[in-house]
Amino acid sequence: MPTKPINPVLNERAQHLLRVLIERYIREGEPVGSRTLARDAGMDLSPATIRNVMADLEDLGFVRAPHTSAGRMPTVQGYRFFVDSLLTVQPLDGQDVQRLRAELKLDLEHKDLVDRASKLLSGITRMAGVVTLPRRKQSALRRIDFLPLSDNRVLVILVINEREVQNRIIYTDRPYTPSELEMAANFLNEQFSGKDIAAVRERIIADMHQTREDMNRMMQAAVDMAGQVFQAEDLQAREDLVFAGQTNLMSFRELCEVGKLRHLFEAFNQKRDILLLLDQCLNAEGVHIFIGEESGYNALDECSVVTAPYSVDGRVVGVLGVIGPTRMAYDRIIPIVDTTARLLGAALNPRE
Amino acid sequence: MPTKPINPVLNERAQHLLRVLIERYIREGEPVGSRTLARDAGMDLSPATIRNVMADLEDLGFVRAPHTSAGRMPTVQGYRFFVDSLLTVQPLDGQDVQRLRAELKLDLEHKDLVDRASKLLSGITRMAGVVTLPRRKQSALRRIDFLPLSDNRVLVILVINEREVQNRIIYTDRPYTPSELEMAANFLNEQFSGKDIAAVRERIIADMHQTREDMNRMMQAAVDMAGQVFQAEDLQAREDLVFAGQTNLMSFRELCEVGKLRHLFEAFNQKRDILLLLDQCLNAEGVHIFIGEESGYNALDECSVVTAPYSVDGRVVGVLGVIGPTRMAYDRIIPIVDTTARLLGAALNPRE
DNA sequence: GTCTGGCACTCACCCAATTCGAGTGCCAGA
DNA sequence: TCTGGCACTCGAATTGGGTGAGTGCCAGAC
Repeated sequence: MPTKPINPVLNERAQHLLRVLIERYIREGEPVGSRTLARDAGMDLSPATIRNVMADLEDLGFVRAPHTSAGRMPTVQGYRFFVDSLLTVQPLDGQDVQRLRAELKLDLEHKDLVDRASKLLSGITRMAGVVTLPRRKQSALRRIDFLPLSDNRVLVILVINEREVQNRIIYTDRPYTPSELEMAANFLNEQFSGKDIAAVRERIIADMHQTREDMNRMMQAAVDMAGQVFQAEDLQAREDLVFAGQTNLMSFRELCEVGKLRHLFEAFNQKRDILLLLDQCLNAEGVHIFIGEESGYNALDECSVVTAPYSVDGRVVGVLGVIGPTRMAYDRIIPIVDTTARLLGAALNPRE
Repeated sequence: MPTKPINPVLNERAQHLLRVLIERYIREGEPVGSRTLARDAGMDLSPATIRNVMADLEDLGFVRAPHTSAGRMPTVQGYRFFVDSLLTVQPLDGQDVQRLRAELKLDLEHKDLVDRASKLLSGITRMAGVVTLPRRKQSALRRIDFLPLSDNRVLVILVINEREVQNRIIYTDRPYTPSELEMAANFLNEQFSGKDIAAVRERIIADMHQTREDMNRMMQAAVDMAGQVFQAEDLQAREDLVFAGQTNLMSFRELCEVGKLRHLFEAFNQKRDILLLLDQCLNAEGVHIFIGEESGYNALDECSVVTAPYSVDGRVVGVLGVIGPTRMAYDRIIPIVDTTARLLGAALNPRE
């Protein structure tokens, strides 16, 4: 192992200076000048020397000066390099770990856990937290029930997997008696209980189009009703996000312009873009970070998103993350996101 | 009917001027000076005269000048008087009515209708819309079902009224077989189906404390399980709000200071205060308006809230409204809120 | 070649002075 | 009771000087 892998264009000294600069900028939020940096860096260099290095870093696109006579601040590429090569993450604060453990202990409702995780992320980081709902590993139909309402309407209750109950109302062409409905339900339960939803759906649709000689009237009715139920797309794992602490973002000076805020909050409301972004991290190993425009969504131009997938039973089922200004304390945020993902996964772990 | 009721302290002319002033201020958003008002009022009065009247209106607290040499703008009391006595509401725009009718037609899911109503309110008014979920008139237990899970856990499915399905998981002291659970469910259904939830709850709790000589084991188990289910408070009509278009509020110059916005959005997130506010209108007849500080919540100091209760079957079940800056076009907003409330009520009307 | 001190220059920011204009209050007279 | 006139007020915009932080560049030292 002769030489350690260093970005060829950046020597040790430049890297160190970049690192000190970014750390200071993240702390103070103001462009860092050569004199300050000379003092901070602890390298016994004069400001003039620092200026030369800065000029190089600027040429390489790692820092920029907001105007002629201001200090330098990191660019997106600067942050990127910092995060990839220079960062040493802080160990997670003990109190925070305790808090996470305490609130993310095994609990019953998935939705509730996700809510909490999201609130914890935002609470601990003082930024916005976001968590995707866990997708089901597989959706086995556990049971189907029919309940007659008035006016040829029937309430259908589906139990999927262990915990999830869905219900919908369908219209029938004639009124059915409770016992007819019970028979239909029994028929369907016998046929499909334990099967995967997608498979059930296919079967049902096939059955509906098939010749029906071999079915009696009850079976036909059952299949028709099931057809109505399973046509709806939202039976498929409908994806969704839970946010928390969006308002925290209003405190950051770099975001507090109304126009930007508006964009950002509209993105939160629509959810779609954020969801797509998080989905990109489903297959990533561990923490993934989008800095500024890297996300590809204008609304997030001034923001960074730190994400981590979470898994149940070794299978990734969702992603969580933190959204904050580009200038965030990555060294503190990363382990928070990482740990939260781990603990959420553990809490969701099925003991069923 | 000799004299029409006029606020004694304000003569016809002053009223007219106040009205013109407020109308203009609402349109333009800037303090109105005497010269402008003289031109606008169409009364052939000189600015000097107007000034005298303005001085009176200021003494009475209806208008105020932000500084010595600025025009006048309405105070909360000014708006109040305007809304109560001077306002002539606009007929609702035809397109808007159509849109409301089209989207609020009879539909199945309450939640869905409420979502739509909220989006419509915000979409048409370009402000924030809010709708409380309809409370159930009464909560009749329609059916209860038990489904065994692993580890002594049982999934309980409750059907309440016609459309609503709730589910929760309870822990039992020993595993039950499906048939045991079925018997327990049958027992409970026989006893309680059709009864009001609150009544059921009372009965169950009474049964649990009572001597159990006359119950067999199955009945005891059933009552115990039901006890667990009905203890949860959220079986009671849990109240909730649906917002839409909050981000619209970011466009208004009077709200676009970050601190205020933050307060406002935090209030939206907590929901509680807004809910309490809307609840005050449950018993009000028709449209009710809170102007500025009248709401009693700091977060809403710069906002007005226009609300209307909506009813199903002649019974008020919820409230909806629009939240916007104090300086809003009340004449346009009021009929929108009013009509939306009526149409939402109609759409929710049970045909069951 | 690398580092450093020196120097001229730039630019944001602050402060004070100035002007401008819209609007007011008050008063005397119709 | 209304009006025109007049002095006055105040915010907003403009200008200009001063300050300080910081830069780029260059020539000389190591």
